[in-house]
Amino acid sequence: MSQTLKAVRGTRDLLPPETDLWNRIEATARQVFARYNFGEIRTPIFEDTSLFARSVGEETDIVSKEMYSWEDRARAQSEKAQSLTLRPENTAGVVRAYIEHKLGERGQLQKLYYIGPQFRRERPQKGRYRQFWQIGAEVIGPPSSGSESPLRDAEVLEMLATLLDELGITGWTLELNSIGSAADRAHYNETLRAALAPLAPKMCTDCQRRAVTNPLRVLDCKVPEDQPVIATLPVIADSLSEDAKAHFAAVLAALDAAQVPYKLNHRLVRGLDYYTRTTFEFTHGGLGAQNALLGGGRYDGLSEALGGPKAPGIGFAMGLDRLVLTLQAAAQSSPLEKADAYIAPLGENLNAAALTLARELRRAGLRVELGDGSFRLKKSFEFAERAARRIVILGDDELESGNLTVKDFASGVQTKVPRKELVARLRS
RNA sequence: GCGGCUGUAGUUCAGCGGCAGAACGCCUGACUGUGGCUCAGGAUGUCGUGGGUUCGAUCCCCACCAGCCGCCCCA
Repeated sequence: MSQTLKAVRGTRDLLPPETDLWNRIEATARQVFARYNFGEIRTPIFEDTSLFARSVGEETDIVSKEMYSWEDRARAQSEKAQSLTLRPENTAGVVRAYIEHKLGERGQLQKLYYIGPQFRRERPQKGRYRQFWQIGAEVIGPPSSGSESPLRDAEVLEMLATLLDELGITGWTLELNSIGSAADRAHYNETLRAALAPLAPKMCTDCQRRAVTNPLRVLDCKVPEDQPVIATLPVIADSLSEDAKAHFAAVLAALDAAQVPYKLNHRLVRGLDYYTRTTFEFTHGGLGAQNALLGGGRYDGLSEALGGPKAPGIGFAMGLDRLVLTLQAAAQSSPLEKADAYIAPLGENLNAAALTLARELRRAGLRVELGDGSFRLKKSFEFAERAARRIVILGDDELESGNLTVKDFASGVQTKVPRKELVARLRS
């Protein structure tokens, strides 16, 4: 056992039939995104390390301790090795591409979606892996394209509600908040810190630490004893500028009009530094501690932080692994999809003829499993029954007469079918 | 990164300081051109890895690895 290789910790193989579910989810997402006029973007799986440091934030957990980084080989002796990193999220890469390809110069709002693996070196747990998949989308553009409009926020949220519904995920909750502009947030941070100073000693040890290092995190505390204290803390809504307040109010009004249900959560603060104004999460019970199905928000200053033009945007990332978990819990295991036919050659001398027959049927669009002439008929039946809806027997008699023996497993009915009629029969 | 629980057949799990077990699944045959049901037979394996204690360890102890749950954080 010590010699055999295994998938490294936090990574895993996805096998059929589970991959059918993954494909179904991805296909549904692509369909929905297309209706909202999004196009697909594929960015590299690794980027310059500084991209993530500058966007996600040097002090965040992701950047400070969860990235897979390495020094690339120097290209020339005079050059320093470049630090590269497997992407821990995809928004930074999309915005980098937006800047690099001057997508803002196209005038139109850029609406881009992506589906792909991301990498974070966290402790694996249910719904949390070191290589995990995200489906995400970004709406970004110069202010003149309308990228700052609250309508964009509402449209994205409405799209997500639609997508979850179409995926068949029920019982989700949309939690919403506005954390204001970068200046609003800095201001609130100080307000919180001041308010916490006298209270923190009475709180849990985690909160005592957070009160100093990251006051916003205190709001996330789940210790029951701390809740009364937290309830007395100033709310971020009161620290918002008039601008941010009006923007948020407009988002809510649009959601109300579109009848997208949401829950305001003044305590929803997100961990990535680039978020501004609208932040949101769709949560779902039954995911254990990892109850966030997806999260996102606005990032009005991200492009500029990366040296690009002013390009406000809003986006989200959904955890594909978590969607799969949720759907599997709800639907039990879906029955394996069976092939249309299993071809059973009777004798190895009929293998070649069987391959030819299979080729014909497959070219006609049928899903066909091909047996082997060395199997005894009984064994062929056993295999066929598991793999397909019908068995097509190809023996010397059948080859000679041109009439194939077809047995339907559901009905148990067995008939002779002329080769010319076989495709039509198997389609029914 | 921290804490708790777990690791035995393909799978789900019993078990015990002294020859490794069940169920399901798998394979073979009864049935040399007919599956499901039945019956008869068969194979499951370095008991996660490495070390220690012991006459003897799958069992007790330690370390490591992996999984699950929680914390942190996040999708």
